[in-house]
Amino acid sequence: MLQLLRQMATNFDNYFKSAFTVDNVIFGFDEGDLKVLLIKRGEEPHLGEWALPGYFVKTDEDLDSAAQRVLSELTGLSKVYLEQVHTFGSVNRHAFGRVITISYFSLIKIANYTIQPSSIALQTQWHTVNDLQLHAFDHDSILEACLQRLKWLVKTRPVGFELLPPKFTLTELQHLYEAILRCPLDKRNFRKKILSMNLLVDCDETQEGVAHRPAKLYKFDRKRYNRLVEQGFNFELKETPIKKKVQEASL
Amino acid sequence: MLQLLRQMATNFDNYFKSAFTVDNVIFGFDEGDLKVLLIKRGEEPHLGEWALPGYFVKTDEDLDSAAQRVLSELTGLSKVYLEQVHTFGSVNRHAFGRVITISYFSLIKIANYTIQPSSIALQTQWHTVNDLQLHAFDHDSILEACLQRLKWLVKTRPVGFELLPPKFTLTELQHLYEAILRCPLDKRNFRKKILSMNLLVDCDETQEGVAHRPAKLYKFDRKRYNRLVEQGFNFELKETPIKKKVQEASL
DNA sequence: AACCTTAGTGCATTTTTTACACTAATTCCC
DNA sequence: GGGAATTAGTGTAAAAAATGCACTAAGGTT
Repeated sequence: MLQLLRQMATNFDNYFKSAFTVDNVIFGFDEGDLKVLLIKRGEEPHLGEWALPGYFVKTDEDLDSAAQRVLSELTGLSKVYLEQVHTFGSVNRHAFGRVITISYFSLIKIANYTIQPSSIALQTQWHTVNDLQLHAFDHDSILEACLQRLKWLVKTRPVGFELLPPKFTLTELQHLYEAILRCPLDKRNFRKKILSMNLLVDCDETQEGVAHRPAKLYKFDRKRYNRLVEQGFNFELKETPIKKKVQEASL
Repeated sequence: MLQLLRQMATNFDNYFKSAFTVDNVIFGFDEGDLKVLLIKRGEEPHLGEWALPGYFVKTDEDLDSAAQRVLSELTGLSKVYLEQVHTFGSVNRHAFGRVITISYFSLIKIANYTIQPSSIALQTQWHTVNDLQLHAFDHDSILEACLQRLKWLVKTRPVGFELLPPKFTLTELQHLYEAILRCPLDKRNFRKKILSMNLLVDCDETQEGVAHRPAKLYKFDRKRYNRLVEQGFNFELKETPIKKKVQEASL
């Protein structure tokens, strides 16, 4: 009997030999491109390779806190959009032992960001998402999952604004959507749709320092959004790419 | 120098003292109600309480495999819809130490299910989701997250059929949607919408043994769905509850 | 034969989506 | 200072989709 109990305890003990990390996909938007913040790893495994910023979750730390910690260490930012996406746990994904990773993505305004010296990184840099390939761990799958999630999110929640400066033009907003959804949108229809939601406030200001007609600046009215949501409002922006005229094949 | 390296190794070792489990929210549909399969726990902690079926992930086992294993042990089923939802990892969620759990949900046809004697359960039983409260661990949050996910999924992917027998009536399908979305739907509009997608095939059979006009039986045509998806088809079923006429308040 | 129960169906109205091209405002350059 | 370059900003008609709504049909039961 005693032996049985001891055996049980031992059985459980065997499970307590794993670790977990968080990995962050930090999105930014600049010059019309969707970017992601990568580090050049300062530790084995994959020392010196470009990878997603991440680290072990401490034993007395919640998962969300760990993700927040990695984000703050790297960017100095704290109040940003941060959301768990998916957990990756193939048996052999990490050279040190059984390590699963919980992936998060966050949206930050690049302008607010200043490079922080970080213990985990030899170097930190924004990379254009387009055609980006990551070779460390399963970071390629993680990035892909986060991109898919962002694509979905941007269509169903007004989160695009997290990536733009507080005041922005409608064209900037459209370019942001085009970069994330990866398809061109019709200008008039896009404007009509987004303005009809009544979430944007005209700042009564215009762009400065541009070599063409300056655009009006708008800001996102979060309070109004929250009020509308209470009344059952549902943000929804469909992916309706401009249709290319297809030359009909003759029989 | 040697000391430093040793220290580093030790630091990492400290992280390798955690465990992780998978928890499954197994949905079924019967008699117009959405149900979830619960076990009466046969182990500490929470011995004897109703809880989500789950178990430790073995050291040589992928996460999805672990979820599949728990599901098969409990139901004997293997080819079912199974999807990861969210990972829960509050520091003190488990009495044995640091244990995070990766939650999955699956959709099964109750008719296919036969109770399997299971090592982890004193008892296994379907429970109506409505007003269900779970007290073990954070299973209440897990159930809630899975319900939300199911609600979303059912609107954007043709997964409802996973919960119904191969041949079903349109009314059964509508009841399924109403149970998941928790709102009544208009019969004519629902039928128009779902039939216009061309995903259902008329079996040329009718219900038997009902004390009223028998309904036609349909089945879901997965091949046709796959073909349509390749052509850019997007399953989408909105939540448009029947509007109740509101008596306008007089001034 | 009358009744009970659920199946099944159509149409008119409103709303939303789509497709599409020109004028307006500013800077830059000559 | 005038013209060129560049991007901002705007409307409408047609098509498609969503909405609201109530009666007839078919089979079983008594």
